[in-house]
This record gives sequence, structure tokens and C-alpha cells, in this order.
Amino acid sequence: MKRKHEHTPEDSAPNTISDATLRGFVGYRMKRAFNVVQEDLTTTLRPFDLRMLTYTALVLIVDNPGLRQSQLADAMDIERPNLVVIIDELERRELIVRDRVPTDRRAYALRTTLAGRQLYEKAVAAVTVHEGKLLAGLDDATITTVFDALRTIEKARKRG
Amino acid sequence: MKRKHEHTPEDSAPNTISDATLRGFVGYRMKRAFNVVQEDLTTTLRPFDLRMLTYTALVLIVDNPGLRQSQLADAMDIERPNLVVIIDELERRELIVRDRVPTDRRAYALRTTLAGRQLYEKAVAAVTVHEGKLLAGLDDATITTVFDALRTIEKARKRG
DNA sequence: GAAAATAGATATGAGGCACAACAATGATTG
DNA sequence: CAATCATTGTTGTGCCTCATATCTATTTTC
Repeated sequence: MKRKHEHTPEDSAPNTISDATLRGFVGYRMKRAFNVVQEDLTTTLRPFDLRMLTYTALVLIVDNPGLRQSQLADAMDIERPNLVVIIDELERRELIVRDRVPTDRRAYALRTTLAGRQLYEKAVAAVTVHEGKLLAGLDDATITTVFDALRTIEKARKRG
Repeated sequence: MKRKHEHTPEDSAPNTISDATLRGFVGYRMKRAFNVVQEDLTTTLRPFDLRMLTYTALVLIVDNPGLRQSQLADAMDIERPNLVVIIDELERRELIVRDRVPTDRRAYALRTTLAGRQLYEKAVAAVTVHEGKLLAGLDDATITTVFDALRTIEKARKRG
């Protein structure tokens, strides 16, 4: 069995570290790239006092007014208990409201306030600009290919 | 200013949740796809009693025998304190050893044991198979494009 | 109407990650 | 050479993300 990668001699510390084996895996490459994107997103959202999860929740509530917490948790792929604190924060800051649903008094219909919608507009615009810079080195066709490929991988969960 | 996406009527809960706005962002698509990859990786590594970070560390030590903890932390993009517990675990399981460096008695030269190398072989093979399934829907050219694009995004950090 | 299911909330714990501070050692410089 | 500074690994601490178990209030089902 032939070695895929050369190893450094065993008696001294390598000057430069090789990640050649790991580079063969999508997971490694995705994590590295995503770290950069997430770091950028975090700094982009900081002026708005939003974190990734509060931002995601806000966007989804603006786009889907009246949705239930369980629906939102489902869409965000997080457990219901973890969504509660996110909603708490958005509600405390008066960006959204929890409206009681008359037909089902267990549930809340989530809606944004005017302030929430205004913050949404500003935050989405800022994130759009920042992501544009991250993708500056890629042409439109490549971006489309990448987006489609990511979707394919995402959907591969079911087919496993 | 024209709305990019239609919103659901405001008086009832939407039946299906739209993430159209978020789909416009690489970050969102990458996180979703990466979640699937990571979930698959976790289940793939479980039989070997490895987590993503212990796996990554093991691979890097096999490929770069003799490297220092600080080098490894740097390569893994984590802080030195967090690497200590990872190395502790690998050492306790006798997959690696901490060799004292004669020329610098502060540092450890990290090397794998035979057991570590054997586990490496098996784990890498298993991950390769699993990732192959995740990428089954994509042809080689697409994978190359995606890999290159991820690298471009990763390197965009410096250019910010 | 009783039992099972569902919506949301609370509590708790694990894992990933950052920062501060320390001891031991090494490098620099006056 | 001595004093200062930098680096290596370590410990401690705390935050954030996320999962699970459990609870109450309600609704659905039989």
C-alpha cells in the first residue's frame, strides 16, 4: 500500500505543517471556509447587537409573519428549548411580539414590530455587502455551482 | 424599494416556512450543508471513539510527526489551552506520545504510536467512504470547483 | 370524559471556544 | 553576567451552542 502523503522526518519538528490528508475531505474545507464566513458575519452583526441565531430568527419571522415557535425551531434546525431564549431576547428588545393564537391557546404567533423590520432591513443589507466581499474572487457561474452543490450535500442527509 | 420576497398574509400561521432571504447568503447555505457533513462525520467516527477535534489532531500528528503543541493549535485554529485536553485524551489512550525536546525543554514533540497510526488508517478510510457518499451526486469537475471556491473564501479572511 | 399528543418553558449538562494568569524555560539586551 | 522579556504548556473560568429530560397548559383522539 503506497503512502498518499510524505511525512516529515521523525527526529525534528517540521517547519511547516502539512494538512494534505485533511484537504482531501469536504468537511475540513467546509469548516475552514465557514469559520471565515462566520467570523465575518459576527463582526458584521455586532453593530446591530445581533448574533447569528438572533439574526436568523429575525429574518425568518419577518419573512414568515405569524409562524409558531415550533415551526421556527424546526426551520432553524434547533431544539425548541434553545429557541425560547432567542425569542425572549428579541421580544425583550421589542423587535418581535408573541401574539396569542385564539384558535390554539398553547401556541404563539410570532410577528415583528416596526423596529424589528427596520433592523432587519439594515442587517440584511450589511450582511449582503459583507458576503459580496467574501465572494469577490468568484464569478457568478462558480457561485451558482457552489450554491447548488451545497444544496445537494444538504439534501444528502435523507439519502444517506 | 421593491420587496425581493413575498411575505405570507399576516393573519395566520404559514403552512410552510420560507427561507428565501437566507438562501441568498453563502453563510446560511454553508452552515446547513456543513451540519449534514458534520453529523455524518460524528457518526462515522463514533465507532473509533473519536470526535472531530481528536480526529483532526490525530491526522495532523501522523502527517507531521514531531510537531509542537503550539504548532498544532495553530494549524487547527484553536487556542493552546483548548488543545491540551485533546492531547491529554489522545495520550491517555496511548495513540500519541509527548516526547520532550532536548533542545527546548519547554516544548513537547508530538508523535503517534503504532496504535495511533493504525487507528488513523482505519478512521481515514471510513471517513473517505462516508464523504464519498455525501458527494455522490456531484461529478469530479463540480467537486474541484467547490473545493477551489471554498479555498478562495477561506483565504478571503486576510484580504477582508 | 380519559388518555395521548402537542406548544412552550425550565433546568441541567456536555462540548467548543476565548481570555487571563501562572510556572518553567529560553532569548535578548544592557 | 544579570535583568528583562518572550514563549511553551498548563490551569481556571466563563460564554455560547446545542441536546435531553421534565413540567404545565392546552388540544386532540378514542
